[in-house]
Amino acid sequence: MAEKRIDKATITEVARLAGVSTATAGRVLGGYGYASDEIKKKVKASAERLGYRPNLLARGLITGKTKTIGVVAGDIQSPFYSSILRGVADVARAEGFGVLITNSDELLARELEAVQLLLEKQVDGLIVAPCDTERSDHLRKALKEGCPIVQFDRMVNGLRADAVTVDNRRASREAIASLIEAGHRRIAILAELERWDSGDIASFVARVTSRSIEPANLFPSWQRLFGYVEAHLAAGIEIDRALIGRVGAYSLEAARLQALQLLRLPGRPTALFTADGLMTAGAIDAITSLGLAIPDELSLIGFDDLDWMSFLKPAITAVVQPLTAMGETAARLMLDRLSGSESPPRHVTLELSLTRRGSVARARLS
Amino acid sequence: MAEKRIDKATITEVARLAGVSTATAGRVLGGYGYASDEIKKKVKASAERLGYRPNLLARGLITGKTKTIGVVAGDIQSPFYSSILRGVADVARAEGFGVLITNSDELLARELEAVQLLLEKQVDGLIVAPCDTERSDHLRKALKEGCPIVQFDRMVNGLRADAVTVDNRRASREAIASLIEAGHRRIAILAELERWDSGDIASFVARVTSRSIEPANLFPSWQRLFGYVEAHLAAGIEIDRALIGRVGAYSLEAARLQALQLLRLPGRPTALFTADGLMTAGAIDAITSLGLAIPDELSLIGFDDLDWMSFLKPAITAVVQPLTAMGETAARLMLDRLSGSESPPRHVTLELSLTRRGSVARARLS
DNA sequence: GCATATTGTGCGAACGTTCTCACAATACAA
DNA sequence: TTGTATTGTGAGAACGTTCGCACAATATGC
Repeated sequence: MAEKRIDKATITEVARLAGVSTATAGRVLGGYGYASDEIKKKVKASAERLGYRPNLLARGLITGKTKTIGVVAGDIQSPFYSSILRGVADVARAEGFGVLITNSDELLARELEAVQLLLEKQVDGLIVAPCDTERSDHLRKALKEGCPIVQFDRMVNGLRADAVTVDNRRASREAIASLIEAGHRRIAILAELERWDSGDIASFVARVTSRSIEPANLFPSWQRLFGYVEAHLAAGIEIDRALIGRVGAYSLEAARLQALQLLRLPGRPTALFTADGLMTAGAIDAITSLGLAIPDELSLIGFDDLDWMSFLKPAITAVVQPLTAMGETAARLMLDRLSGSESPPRHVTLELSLTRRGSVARARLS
Repeated sequence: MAEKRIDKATITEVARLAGVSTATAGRVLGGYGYASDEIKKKVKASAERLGYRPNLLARGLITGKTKTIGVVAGDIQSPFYSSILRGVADVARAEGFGVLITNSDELLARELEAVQLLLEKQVDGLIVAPCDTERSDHLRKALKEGCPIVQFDRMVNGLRADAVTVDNRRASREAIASLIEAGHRRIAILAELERWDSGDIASFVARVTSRSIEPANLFPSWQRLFGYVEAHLAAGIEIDRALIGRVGAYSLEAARLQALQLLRLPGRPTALFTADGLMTAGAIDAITSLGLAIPDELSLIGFDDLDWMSFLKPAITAVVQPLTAMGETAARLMLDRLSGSESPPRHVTLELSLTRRGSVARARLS
């Protein structure tokens, strides 16, 4: 015959039932002070009987710690963010933390709003994929208010906060190098390449060439283009700007159209490097509709490894990002901060690996 | 010259600076009572100057409302849950609610733990994909404590709580019917079909045939099998149990193996119905490795529409689930409850649509 | 003119915890 | 014995809000 308490029991009621003070009951229930075994038993029994459930709000109010981490992702619906989120959630759960999520859709205004909500909810820390690597007053302010931040995927310029990223530039350089080694000379790249304030593609290429650009605060797709350029430079291959497909938006359709344009070029590229999963999808769509054979007529390497890439025929050679590991790392960095670490900002760069499947062939002699 | 307050300002400090009582400051900042325009202006200015940020913990403690919804998903990493989550998050955000997420991995113990955490964090409501449609004391208890619940994807037997599901049975029946209409007689089904306590596939089929089973509380894959059986019944086609591929686990590899087995059957089926996205992926993998041509040698309809299905060659005919809509609906049901609705439990069933692409052909005359 | 709303303000008590003390009782060392 | 830890307990004040109330001033109804 279970009690049918419709209201929740508080520590005070448990204490009364057990015949001790609220302070004592609090100590045993919260596990933070002395209590004799006898009293412990009595309090626990009372708590059990009343169906006591601690109120973490009240605890948080007084301790100043909510054991909650706020996450600002771009779009949890995407495999990219959802995998990262999973990593964060796993580590958080193991440590008894909750995870509060928000989507920015890569819009600064949304990010602002999200950060504000999370801060008002008194999260202990913020894990953010910042959507602007320059304008970040809100993040600095959060930091100043004592709320630690861990960035992932990209890094705000000069923000003194931990970060987890991936070695985009190097992975891209190596992927391109492997295509070059396979004899390809006309290699196209299909990439998002939104938001770069300092000019057009030509000037970006020029600045990479003259080594007058710092890649750390670039958005991933730009870093991947950076590696693309470097690989060409290293091999002494001149860059044909027509082969750089700047999608300029993050949608399947835009990617498809840009891919179509690249593949219809007079001197069609013999290889294509797609700088992210969505770009790969758009490219495949275009390639299919054009009836091009992979890898005979076109070699393909994609950034991001999505499930379907391994059972497509042929399977697609891809750069795989350790997404859940990225989330786990971010969460660990955060938990480390929360347990008091005062070390200077740490930047973890995860390595990427190229999974060779069947979408790359040697270029035919021209 | 921004203030460099390292501590957070409270309503008390704002009140002091503005020269009013905390009650008055609270009223203007919280927007819940009278205040003259003059005072409003003064308080807002002070708040601005001190960088005041409301503490939602304190507010929640006193109002008993945290404006936070807890979500228990199976695995946010999967496209299924992440899309639903996105829908929930969107609606929640629009109404100023936060979303606290947890993963159950479809394990009851995990779900228990998750629900407990969320309840302790005092969420206003719980949106859950229950992993057991029978054992649900934790959910009933939550309900009794006044925490509303919205279930999605499946429904606990006899739980007086709102629910959003999808018309699995009908969509499946119609998909199968369309295959039958295309002349197929040997149609295989590849489905998860875990957890059903009441016997094996044969007895399930028998009970569907004798109409002695209530589909409402079945897990989706069983409901889809239900529709499969019904469609056969309606067309007067006898069911060959060998064509029912029970994967029994939720993994790509298990699906692939079971698909392989189905497709190697002596009298190979001429059509395959995969009961969910992962099953479809496993099937495609198997079909590819067997070198079977779709749709000429095998017609295929899959439940769930994943991005890659539209650019595979041929594109795959699929039953599309309105996932974000499901999340949005769940959130709306919840918000409705939270704004006081006392109506009896509502059950929203979303309709599914079959997107016909290129993976179905007429069966060749046998 | 008076009764009654409506608007505006402040005091102090909640909310359910943990924290800081004060104080006992016991243990152990010198 | 005395002193000093260590262990155990309770009273009461925090934490940062909102809420109930008291009260004043002004507006509205007739």
